[in-house]
Amino acid sequence: MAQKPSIPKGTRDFGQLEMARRNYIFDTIRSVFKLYGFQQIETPAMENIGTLMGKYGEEGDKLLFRIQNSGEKASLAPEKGLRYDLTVPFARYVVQHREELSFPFKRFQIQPVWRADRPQKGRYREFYQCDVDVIGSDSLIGELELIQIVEEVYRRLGIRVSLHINNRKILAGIAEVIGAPDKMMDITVAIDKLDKIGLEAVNSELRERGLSDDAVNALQPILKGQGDKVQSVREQLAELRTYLASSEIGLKGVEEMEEIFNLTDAVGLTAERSDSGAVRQRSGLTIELDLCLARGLNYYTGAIFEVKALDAQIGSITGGGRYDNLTGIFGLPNVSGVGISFGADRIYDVLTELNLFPEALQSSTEMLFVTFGQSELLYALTWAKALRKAGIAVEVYPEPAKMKKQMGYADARRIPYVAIVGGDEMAQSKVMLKNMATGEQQLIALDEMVKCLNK
RNA sequence: GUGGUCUUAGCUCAGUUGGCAGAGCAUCGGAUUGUGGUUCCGAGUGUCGUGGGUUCGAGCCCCACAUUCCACCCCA
Repeated sequence: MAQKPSIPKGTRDFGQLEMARRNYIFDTIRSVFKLYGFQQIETPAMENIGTLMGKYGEEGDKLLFRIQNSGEKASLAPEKGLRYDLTVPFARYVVQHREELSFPFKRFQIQPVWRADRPQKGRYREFYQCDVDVIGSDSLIGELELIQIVEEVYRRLGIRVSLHINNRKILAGIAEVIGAPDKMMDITVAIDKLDKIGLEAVNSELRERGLSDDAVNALQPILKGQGDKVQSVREQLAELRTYLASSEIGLKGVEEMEEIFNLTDAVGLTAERSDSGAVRQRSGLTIELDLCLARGLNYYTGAIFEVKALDAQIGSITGGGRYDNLTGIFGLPNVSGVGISFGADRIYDVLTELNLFPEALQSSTEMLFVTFGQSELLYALTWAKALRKAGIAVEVYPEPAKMKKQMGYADARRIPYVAIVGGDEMAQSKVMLKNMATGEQQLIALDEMVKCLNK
């Protein structure tokens, strides 16, 4: 009995058009990464399970795909798993290869990752991430370059975005100031939902998560300030400095943010609140200090980033941050890094929704040979060889089928030129070159054709 | 992991109270044995997601599973 073919939940096939479009995204991102001196690496799809476990919090462990060795009893704990992101394998890589690397090490990595999540739109079990990280330097130039990369990538792709930026040290400071230093995670998870569920719901969630009424009250200035977006970033930071006066770590966070904004100012990426349209027109990027931005991953310690498309509702399309000690768990302490990850699959969905893919992506073949018989076919093959040697992508229709059929193929593939080969043309050592867009055709010799198609 | 939703031709989808399985597009053939994208004529295709159940009879009702999408949770 023939079984109906299918693929696992949350995975996808990519057809010819999709791959042309996906490669457009990957190529754009890759070329920007290279422009900033990042170098590409790859790591295996699977890691030892111990490398992955405990790196992504409780929730993350549940979402890990585990690999059952063949012949292994189902009751045994699996010893390998599919990678969940590219950052942890990168940390492993850095520790393992530290003697071969010179720091700061700037690498990028474009590979699929797997999560046993429940799929929905823009959310898959297998998806690609495009990571850039610089590791082995505390300098906030790292943060700056990542912001510049974000601006450049999305400008090239034509997507208007806002970059939300926050700092884990500020969040820790806030937790300290309101007298709940051990509740930072609970606070961030709750206030992350402010936009979505509103002030009241956030406050009640904070109480459910064990915050005292005093603590919730003390938090209100932060939440209210986030609600009415009228301040400039500088005003926001000045207020935070006062609010966090008693928290050393909080003030450190404010200082970092000020430095980052000084740097973005210096390179012409002015930071403003998103409601001021002025910045957008100049750089295409709005940078917003968003105190509600939490980001799930536990390992961030400084700046955290998230990028959202302004004209599409699909959630975050890029995210990342600074991690001071990611390599510590693999035995290499005190190495600081900062990185971000572009979500290629979501960028694809945004470009589709906004109709921003370039038209010309689909056709790669420049010319098709159309023939009337076996000897014409062989004649076309010798021409094809010569044209390919000259760097021109050509195809020969593999059988002397009906004109209509062969021309229809050229049409469906959007091949711009067709060369018709019949007895008359062969007798003159020429072919009939037809421009499919205009319908014009001319009898032409090989060397002329090379010039014509190479122009 | 919790609750809900979708699945019918290659694609997008109709399908009435349970009574012979439908359209458009695409494909293929012809009008045109050397000229495509536009025209005209003709043709084909279905284990109705999978497996059970109820019924004289199920695309339609019931159960299980898979899948899609959605809300939680979390996240690219």
